[in-house]
Amino acid sequence: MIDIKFPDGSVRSYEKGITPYQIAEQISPRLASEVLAASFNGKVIDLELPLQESGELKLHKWEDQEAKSTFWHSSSHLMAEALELLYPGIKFGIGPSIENGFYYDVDLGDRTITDADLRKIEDKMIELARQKQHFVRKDVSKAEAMKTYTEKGDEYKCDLIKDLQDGTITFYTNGSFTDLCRGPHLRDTSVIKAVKLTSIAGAYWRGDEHNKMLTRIYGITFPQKKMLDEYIALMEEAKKRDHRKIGKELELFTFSSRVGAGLPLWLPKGAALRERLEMFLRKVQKEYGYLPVITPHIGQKELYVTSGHYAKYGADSFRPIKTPQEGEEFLLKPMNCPHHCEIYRSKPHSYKDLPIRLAEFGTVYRYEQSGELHGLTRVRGFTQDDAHIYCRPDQLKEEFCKVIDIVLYIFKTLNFDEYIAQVSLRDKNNREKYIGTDENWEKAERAIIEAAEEKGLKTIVEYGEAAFYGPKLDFMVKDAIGRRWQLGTIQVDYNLPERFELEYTGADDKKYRPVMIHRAPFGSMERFVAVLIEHTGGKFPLWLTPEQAVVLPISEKYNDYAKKVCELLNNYDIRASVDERNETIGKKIRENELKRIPFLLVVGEKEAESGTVSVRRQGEGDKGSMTPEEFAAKVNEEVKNMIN
RNA sequence: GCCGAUAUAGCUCAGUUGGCCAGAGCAGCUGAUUUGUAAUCAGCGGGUCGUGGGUUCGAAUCCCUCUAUCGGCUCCA
Repeated sequence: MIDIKFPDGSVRSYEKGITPYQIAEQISPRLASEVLAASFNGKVIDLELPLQESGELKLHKWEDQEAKSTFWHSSSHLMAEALELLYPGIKFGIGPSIENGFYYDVDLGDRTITDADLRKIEDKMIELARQKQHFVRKDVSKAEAMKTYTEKGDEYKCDLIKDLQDGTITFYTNGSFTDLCRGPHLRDTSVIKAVKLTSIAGAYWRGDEHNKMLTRIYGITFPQKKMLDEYIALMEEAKKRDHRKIGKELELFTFSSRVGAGLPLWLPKGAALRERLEMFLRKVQKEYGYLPVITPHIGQKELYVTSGHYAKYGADSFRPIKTPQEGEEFLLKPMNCPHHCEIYRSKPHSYKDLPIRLAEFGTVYRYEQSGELHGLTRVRGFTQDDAHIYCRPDQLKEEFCKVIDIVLYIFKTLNFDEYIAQVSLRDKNNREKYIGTDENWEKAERAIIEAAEEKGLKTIVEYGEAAFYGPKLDFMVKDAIGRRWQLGTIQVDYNLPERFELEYTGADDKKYRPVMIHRAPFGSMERFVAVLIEHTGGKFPLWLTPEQAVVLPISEKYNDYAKKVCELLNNYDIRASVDERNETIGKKIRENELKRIPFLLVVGEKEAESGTVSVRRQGEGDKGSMTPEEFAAKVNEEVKNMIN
């Protein structure tokens, strides 16, 4: 007998060799019909794996992530089976579950598939799922596994097997399809009731661009048709929040192919929003002792050779700018740090002067790969809310913590509560990607980890994500459809101070090298605004929105009164305008509601006589009438409460 | 950069298998109306069908080039 402990703390005894599914059946037939996966001692296992020892068991229903990932992983095998039947002879890469669904990478040989084919594959998957195919696990030796796939002619699977440990290799078979797979899987395919293949894409084998590109088919499945419909509806809702769509609708920014790809044009309303964000951060930075500086948009090539950026990125950048002077070359500024280092060098520094915090909304240009451009989130010309802090080693942690405070303050003010703090360290197996000594790297990495700990940040650690000159603490936020973008970033750098031979004089009159912190709490104005748009759906906070109120005269007869009200509001620092068009009040309300104007002030005969406005709040309808002064006070009070 | 797809009026989209001067709604302009909380009515103007080439008696429609965009991959100082 073995003792099985359940999540509620209860313990029951079972025959040795009982499966999680049998346990579920004994608890209740309903549970057995709903259970999709099981965890034993924290590890997800097959429902039909006989349990040989006592331990903790958790049975997973759809609601659990473990169930979903098992469900989707099995779905990828089901898709692979359908693909193999429809396109005999294709070769398979990998087919994992992902955050929302699954994919499988396949080599179709000379064939191609298009979106039109997806329907056919979906139908085949449903047909196969209904056959209630059991997932059968089989242990195989490495030699046997290699033989199977060599005979099949699938070099990708052979490539995978090569790196596996003999004795740990398993095959799973469902229907006619057998796959090299660690598992676990569903009991059978019958629970897969709804299938949607979402897109086709190319993906390099093993994520390496030197390898062959395989065809990746993405899909998602559900145990109920209703869930798929809900998911599709949710995705459509999310797409309405796409910053590219809202940016166009609200006239915030645009692009022109004549100006060039990835070079955003900020329209008046977008510029107003961005400027307000800048003012907000400038104020915070002033309080934190930052000194605004301004540097040019180009710099001599030599500057970037010194910093090391030229060696690292020169080949993939905008070409140097030549001058009539033979041999003279300038580069469009791809980052601000070298310029700021030269500012530091412009005069000698005492240990008493540090830290020095140089801040600049610095516009930089990077030749991003054409396929990487994406709305405002990935562009070729953008403005970083950059600053470089030069400090003594003993000040490093405190300075780093203060930057974290700024980032968290900004996120809190703008209600970004779902962020991930990522500690981005170097990949120690790939040292040629980085400059500087191990000793300095270790110091820098330790500083970040300790500072994050001190501030109580919940972090995830990613190796290989560091900048070439130093490790980073990155703040990642999701967009409307779940893609992660890096916003705020804080980096510790011992290397550039060496390359630029930065110094300060210590109390002992000896020369020392400062440590440098690179930081950008927004990341870039472009990307931050993009994510802000998606988070708010264009309904920006009252303090930030380009237009806070529009006065709507009922008819042209009241335009003069409306203008008087507007002027009064402007005098109270409220961003208001009058919709003077000769349109019905219904139309003016509709259009200004769609423009996400927070307050609409309807004025007609009643209001003109009593000296009031009828207030309507975006999305909430009529709020009754008050004097313009009362309204102004209310708005200003609300704004004040938002940014403190 | 790579794989796949898309590009028709300012915006959102129709335009069957190549065949008369390329359509609609919204926006714009003109006029009527003077409006009470999410679209008043009428008339008018507006398109090198992304670009350049090709096939054809004939191309928005078929083929190629380039540009831009979309979904991924790779990259992200």
